Amino acid sequence: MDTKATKQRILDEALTLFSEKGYANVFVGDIAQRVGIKAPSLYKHYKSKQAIFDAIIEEMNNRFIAQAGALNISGVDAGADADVYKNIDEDRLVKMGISFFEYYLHDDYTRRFRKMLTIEQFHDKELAAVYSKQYIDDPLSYQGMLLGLLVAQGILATDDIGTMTLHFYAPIYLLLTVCDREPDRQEWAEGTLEKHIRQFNKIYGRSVR
Amino acid sequence: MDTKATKQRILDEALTLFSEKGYANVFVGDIAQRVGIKAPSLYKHYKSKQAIFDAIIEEMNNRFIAQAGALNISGVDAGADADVYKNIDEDRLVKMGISFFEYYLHDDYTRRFRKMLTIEQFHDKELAAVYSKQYIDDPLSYQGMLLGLLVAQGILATDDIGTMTLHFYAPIYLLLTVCDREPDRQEWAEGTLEKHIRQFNKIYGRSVR
DNA sequence: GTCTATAAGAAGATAGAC
DNA sequence: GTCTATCTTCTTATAGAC
Repeated sequence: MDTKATKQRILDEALTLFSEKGYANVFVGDIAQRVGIKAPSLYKHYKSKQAIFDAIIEEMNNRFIAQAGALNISGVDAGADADVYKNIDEDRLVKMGISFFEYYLHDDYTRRFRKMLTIEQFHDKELAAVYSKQYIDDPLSYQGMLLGLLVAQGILATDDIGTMTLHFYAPIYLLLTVCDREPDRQEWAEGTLEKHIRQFNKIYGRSVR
Repeated sequence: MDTKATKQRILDEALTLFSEKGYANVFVGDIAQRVGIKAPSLYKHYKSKQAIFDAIIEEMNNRFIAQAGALNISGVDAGADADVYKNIDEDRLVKMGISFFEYYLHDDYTRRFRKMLTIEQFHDKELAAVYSKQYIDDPLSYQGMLLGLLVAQGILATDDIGTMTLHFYAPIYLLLTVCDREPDRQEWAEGTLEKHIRQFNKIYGRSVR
């Protein structure tokens, strides 16, 4: 097995363990065992347990940047994306909400990273900031941009896009945290989600003030 | 210092530490130091570190039960509370949402316990269930009952009280988690909360289907 | 790069004096 | 009930052979 693959597998297995038990409850030996090597060998790839954690954070940061690029949130040039959403209608909005939820729920790397951050968010301010950016502020900002386009097209109506976006995203966020904690409730969450989005459409599909 | 007071102080200091660092990162010596005794003395009060954690969970359970009693969710007899909310109006609903938020945010014991559970929620199914019950299902159930009364009085209108309640509570929940993580954003959260509830009133104060 | 052996230090918990 | 001293075990990390 070549170096690069082992180095990546260490990150992968460490993330799995960190996301289930938290950093302090995972021992270097546990990670090594899952990779199929002994603990001391692991130190040829990373100089410490903390370095493994830091590498995970850095890798996720790179993925976030790549993802943002793919979603075209590259700049302040939100208007440039207008064409993409020109033909959106209510059914598409429902699909958008559901697919956003499903992606966040089922993408394994994303899910494990989110659970790890949930456990470690109070450890220091930097991790707290990463959590809020990824799971609160960026989703609100991005979805606010999309919903804003629907308002501009007269599909939705409101005089406060920020609050409307909160009404759209907060239930999604709540249901996501439930599924992370209790996977058995996924079916319940999906049903609840769909009812939420349909009611959201009903509400904001009419003129509000 | 008498036994009872010391025993209680151990729980209190342990909860503070667990809520900041998580169970695994808190050492018995840390707890003892804050109580003002040495680690071995602590074992006269609790037989292990785990026993301290369990005692915290049990104490909070008792508080929850007492609180539920105070809030009159004792039985299925929701209608009996109708009189209390007979004169509720929109302004009172706003106040209710804000005061609910402020209570959950500022009550020190509640806040520390919630943060501890946030860190430990993935440790086992029992803790996951406690979290979901306390911060998801019970609030939705209780607030659903209250909002249902407002619907019955014609103050609010909807054909899906469950989803309406989710629209009311999910933003409160999201803002609460932000404040737990980043206390500096409390002012932002309070402003966002008020805008949320006022818009909620505007939306559901009209007939929705 | 992987191994075995081992150092170095924590951390939970107990023994027994006061 | 509190202390000091100590035990035991676990965990990170290094040394050095292959």
